[in-house]
Amino acid sequence: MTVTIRDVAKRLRLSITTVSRALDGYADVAPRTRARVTRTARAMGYVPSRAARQLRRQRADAIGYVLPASGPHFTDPFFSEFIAGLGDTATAHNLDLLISIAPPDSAAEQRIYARWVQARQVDGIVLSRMRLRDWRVKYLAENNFPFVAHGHARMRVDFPYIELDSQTGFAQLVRHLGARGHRRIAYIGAPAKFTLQVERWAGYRQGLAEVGIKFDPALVAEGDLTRTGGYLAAQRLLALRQRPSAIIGVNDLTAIGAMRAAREVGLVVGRDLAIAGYDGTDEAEHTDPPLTTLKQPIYDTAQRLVEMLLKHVAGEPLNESHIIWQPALIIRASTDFDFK
Amino acid sequence: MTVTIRDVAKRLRLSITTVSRALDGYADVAPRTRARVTRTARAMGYVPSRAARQLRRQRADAIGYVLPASGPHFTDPFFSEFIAGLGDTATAHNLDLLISIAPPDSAAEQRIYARWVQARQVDGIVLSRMRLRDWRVKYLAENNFPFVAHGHARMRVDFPYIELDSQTGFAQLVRHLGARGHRRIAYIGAPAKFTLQVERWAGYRQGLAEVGIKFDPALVAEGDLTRTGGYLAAQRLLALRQRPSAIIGVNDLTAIGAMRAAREVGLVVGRDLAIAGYDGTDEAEHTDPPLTTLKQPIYDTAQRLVEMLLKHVAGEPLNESHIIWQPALIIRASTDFDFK
DNA sequence: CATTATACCCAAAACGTTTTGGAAGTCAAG
DNA sequence: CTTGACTTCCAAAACGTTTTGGGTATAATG
Repeated sequence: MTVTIRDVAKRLRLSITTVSRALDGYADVAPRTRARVTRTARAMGYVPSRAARQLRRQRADAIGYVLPASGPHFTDPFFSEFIAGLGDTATAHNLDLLISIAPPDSAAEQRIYARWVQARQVDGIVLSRMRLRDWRVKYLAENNFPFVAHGHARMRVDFPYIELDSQTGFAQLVRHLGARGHRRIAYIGAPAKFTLQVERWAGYRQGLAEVGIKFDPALVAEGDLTRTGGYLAAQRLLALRQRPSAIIGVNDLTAIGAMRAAREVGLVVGRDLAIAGYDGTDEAEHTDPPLTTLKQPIYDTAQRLVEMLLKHVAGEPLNESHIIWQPALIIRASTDFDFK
Repeated sequence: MTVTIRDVAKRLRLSITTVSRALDGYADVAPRTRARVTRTARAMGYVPSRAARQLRRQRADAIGYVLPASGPHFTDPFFSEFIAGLGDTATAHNLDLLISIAPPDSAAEQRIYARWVQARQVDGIVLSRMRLRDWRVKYLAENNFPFVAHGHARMRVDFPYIELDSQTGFAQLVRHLGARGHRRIAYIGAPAKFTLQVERWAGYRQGLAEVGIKFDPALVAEGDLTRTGGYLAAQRLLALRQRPSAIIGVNDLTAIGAMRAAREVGLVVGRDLAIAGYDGTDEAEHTDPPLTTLKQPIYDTAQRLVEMLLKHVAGEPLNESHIIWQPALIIRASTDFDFK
């Protein structure tokens, strides 16, 4: 059926060894022979069996990524772009990308990681949406399994990651809003177990302090990083007797949900109310009005993470194992006006 | 390092065979023994090597899906949801999901499929965004490789698919617009090589005929299924001396881009201009105004496709191999008004 | 008691590679 | 003509499973 290395060897009256070594570019095969081998191998449509190679080489030539699903209708564009970056880079390095889906901290999530690690199904794993105390970090580190992460955890374990300095970003955003005359700046966050929440929250507080606004706990709500979460949280905030004049969403989706809530109570975003998000997804560019956001280089992050992971797997030293990038504040019409 | 079946056998003073058969549930192993085996296997953290199993069993326990990328910033929420459906269902059946990215009809795309097929790396493949004459269908059919598709191709080859009757859907949408008083209904399509374009276009034409509107070629533009594509196409349409009063986008993203173009020329969508899309993504629910769309069950489609694929791989007959579903017209504020 | 079932278990082959450790041939130097 | 150094090739082992085709008790049957 499918053509194996044995078929190629037989056809050429060469040993399997020689065919294998010819194709793998070893020096101890005559140039003429190598040419013959590569030619007929190609002609016969020979592709080495991945399973056999994996078994022998003891590596999978694959990396894994578990999507943090929040239900069937998860559609955070962040992850589309992140996966695109992972996929492109993996393909460029002739690796497979294995994808699974599981809600954070679920039993399903544990099963997936256990399977990948124990069955040696992937060579390394990319983590995202880190949690402060992240069982994955513990588990992978204990099993000595290579991984890299988007963001970091608050744990003893050291591991390679790329982090976006969202604290500084959010502080900058608050200063921008303060400069435009806002004094009642609300914040819609995420569950506190996520690192991103802690950092962005700190940025929010830092920004308030910098512009001299007293923190008001009434102006804080919690979402779940989805549009609907942002929508519901914003409804609460906008129902206050003293409602905020600006709302910061922990991510773009949250902000987009908030925009909808604002419209429904008759507020015009970009005039009566300022709204801003975080991520810099395409969607934020096409809202009405376009959304002010902190843009992070999602695709590049994913790409770089894969490259770090590969080095890590190969045991090469990373010259930079803790990369920190700055998100870019992109001011659009949703906040680009003076309040009062 | 990692524990193999040999370790388990040694510990139990049993043969490898018996351990294997005990774990696989064969009848010829004593209940007591089976219990012992499963217990210690679990205790030792034994997980069979995927590669070894694949090699011996001659199957991969994995399915593949190639994402049609249109550049680094592809973020069609359609695919997020589709992947979620594929991933969940694959995981539920203890399968891996392999994902790669490649632009349609590119050399990269060919390489990926060739690799998966020749290296027996996946047991089956899910196709989406079908083209009228689709080389993938030809290639996979010729190689006798199991696959299923979202949508169909215009080819001799018969294969299992799930199709959404978007023609009827779009005709229904045009009738809705006609009933609201629109006579100049524009259409922003996709490249003609895609099946979805041909069908939705046919639906558009059918709808025009049904409400007695003469087709006007000036009211047709071509996008590329992205927000930006829709934006640019809509700019052209809105610059016409006799501009349309309604615009139908071939998908939600196209429509969302068109909404932005409309805003930029000072038109209020849902009053001066009607806009509608197709897909029923979450994003369409949160636009301003909320977008009328034809909702297709993306997640369920993906799930069902995987199940069809598995049956196909197993050689079982599909009782239904050509499934046709109807999209649901969801009327929202973007078209829910009478024109003039 | 001899024979036949039945219940459990196992040795060895096979899957398709890569890698180890030579072997044979050729050539140049002494 | 030997010797040593290259060059080019290869047989066999190994990776960790699953599966084939028995084998050996023990129990049931005549």
